[in-house]
Amino acid sequence: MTAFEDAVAAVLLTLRPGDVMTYGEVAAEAGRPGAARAVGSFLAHNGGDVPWWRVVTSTGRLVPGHETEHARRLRAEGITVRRGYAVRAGR
DNA sequence: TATCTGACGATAG
DNA sequence: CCTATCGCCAGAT
Repeated sequence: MTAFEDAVAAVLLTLRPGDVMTYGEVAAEAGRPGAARAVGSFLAHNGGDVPWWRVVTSTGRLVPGHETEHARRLRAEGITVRRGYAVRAGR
């Protein structure tokens, strides 16, 4: 595990059921603003060890290619999903 | 060291 | 709303 990957995992583990963050936000919290793409790459290979479903794209879109599974998990935490978009509390 | 790749992001059309 | 581009980062070759 690289320091970056460890930091990303740590950030995701602080999320509570119902919370959602974008790839960019996670990258910034992990100390690497702009590394959103790297976050996605990390989750793609380590989604089994972290709550990846609490991460969406900057526009609120669900993970491309995993929309069905993603929507299922989000709804399980009370997060509203419409036409492939996660609706964050307050909007 | 050079290139390619990908669960990204912002902008323009 | 969708595609095309360009910029960005970390990892793999």
